[in-house]
Amino acid sequence: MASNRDNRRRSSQAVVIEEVPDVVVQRLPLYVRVLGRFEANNIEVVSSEQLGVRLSMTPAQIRKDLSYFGRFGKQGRGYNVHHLASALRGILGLDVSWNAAVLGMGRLGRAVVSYPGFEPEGFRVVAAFDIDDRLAGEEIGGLRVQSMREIPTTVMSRNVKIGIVTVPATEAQSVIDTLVAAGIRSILNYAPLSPRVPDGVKVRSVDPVLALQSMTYYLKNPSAGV
Amino acid sequence: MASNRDNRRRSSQAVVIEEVPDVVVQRLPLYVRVLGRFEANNIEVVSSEQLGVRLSMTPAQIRKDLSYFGRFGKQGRGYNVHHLASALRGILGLDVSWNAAVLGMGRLGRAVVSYPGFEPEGFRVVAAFDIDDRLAGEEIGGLRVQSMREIPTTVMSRNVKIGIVTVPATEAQSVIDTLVAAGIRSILNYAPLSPRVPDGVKVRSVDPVLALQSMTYYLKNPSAGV
DNA sequence: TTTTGTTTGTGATATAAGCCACATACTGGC
DNA sequence: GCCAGTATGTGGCTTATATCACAAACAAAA
Repeated sequence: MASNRDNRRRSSQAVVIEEVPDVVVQRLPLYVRVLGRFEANNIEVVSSEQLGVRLSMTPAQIRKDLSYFGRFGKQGRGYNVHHLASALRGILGLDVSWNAAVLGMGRLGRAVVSYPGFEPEGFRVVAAFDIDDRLAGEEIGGLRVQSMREIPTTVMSRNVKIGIVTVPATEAQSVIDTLVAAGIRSILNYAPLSPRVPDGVKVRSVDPVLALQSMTYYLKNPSAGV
Repeated sequence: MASNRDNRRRSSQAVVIEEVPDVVVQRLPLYVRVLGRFEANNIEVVSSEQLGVRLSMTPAQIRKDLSYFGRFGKQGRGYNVHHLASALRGILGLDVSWNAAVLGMGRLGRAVVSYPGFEPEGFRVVAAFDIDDRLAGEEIGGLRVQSMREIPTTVMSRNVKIGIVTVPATEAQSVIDTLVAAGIRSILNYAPLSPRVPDGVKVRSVDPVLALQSMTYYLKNPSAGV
């Protein structure tokens, strides 16, 4: 908490950003996605209004979000779809490919390995691990399953930057600790728990059960929530 | 926006809550989950401090959240694990079973139908639909696949309260419109888009790609984000 | 050119969420 | 029964997020 507090838009060399809230960062991929749709439809220009309609959010919020990173629009006209999309892809690092490892080769891990939605977005699963050493050596989805002991070396040798955790909840924390120790700073967590990680490590959890469990509140209590 | 603004803790008959923020509702299942762990370990009492450690959040936030719904703790002692867990399950409607329909019987839909994580939490998949009428009649995971045209009647007859959308993004909005028209007010969306729904309908999206795409920002820009 | 109609980018403001800190209440030991 | 220790519940404050609203900038038509 006593680190680089004094960030300001200063040098024009390196792009030093003035403290972008994580909520904003989380919305950027949404913008990239709808812009992609507009691109596919050969639409050249969009307004924040139009984007807002597609995303069910206010135009002001979209403009504010974008303003953290620069000035991409033209007054009276809007945003050039392709230009804005490329800019955001660059900012997010989506103009390059990222290597990921899947941890846990059960039902869920296998599904993730063979899920066709990651590759086209630039996420490549390049390693598969399981706790059960009897699985080691087996081939799943074109990958040789490895022992968890090999995590540190494989993370290095295959340039793994992202860990996708699909082990049972009981194992998840220790697997995550191992990943963090191996230098991983981005974790996509499918296990039903809230892992503890040190500062500087990002975890995003995918948890359909939690999503359902919070919606039943409104089913039970229809007066609440608009 | 001009509806029941005037909610107050008033009658002691029906439990009318004083406007609980959705963020709070979304955290309740987390509490239920860790309480379940404590229950399983035969721990009888926990403090907000202990819960906070497990969930990486401040004790104050947990206490504030709970205070929206009542007073569950004892000063100087903490919360009775079982009592609090039951109370929260009741509030969330997790003490009863909920019927869901899966829409879209592709790769993802099949995975969802046979996913073993819903049933133990009280979510039962009781219907399966697909756009492709050639699939209709086939049996997948013990369910007869139905045509989307049958949605309204089946939603009624099987008491379906939740729609789980696993169709491609291009079809998702129209499927969701159909669900809403059939009276569904809770939707778990796996399609990569932000669906438009009327007030009173809750959508929660499961979107691992978005999660990854926002994390690469921090990989590319390690100075940012703590 | 000038005018009219748009739409951005952003200070200022409003709303929401999170946290602090303490009075209050309960437990257990003596 | 009293005292020491502990943890809740919550009013008030701080911080974060969202929205407003308007000057500045551009396009297109006249």
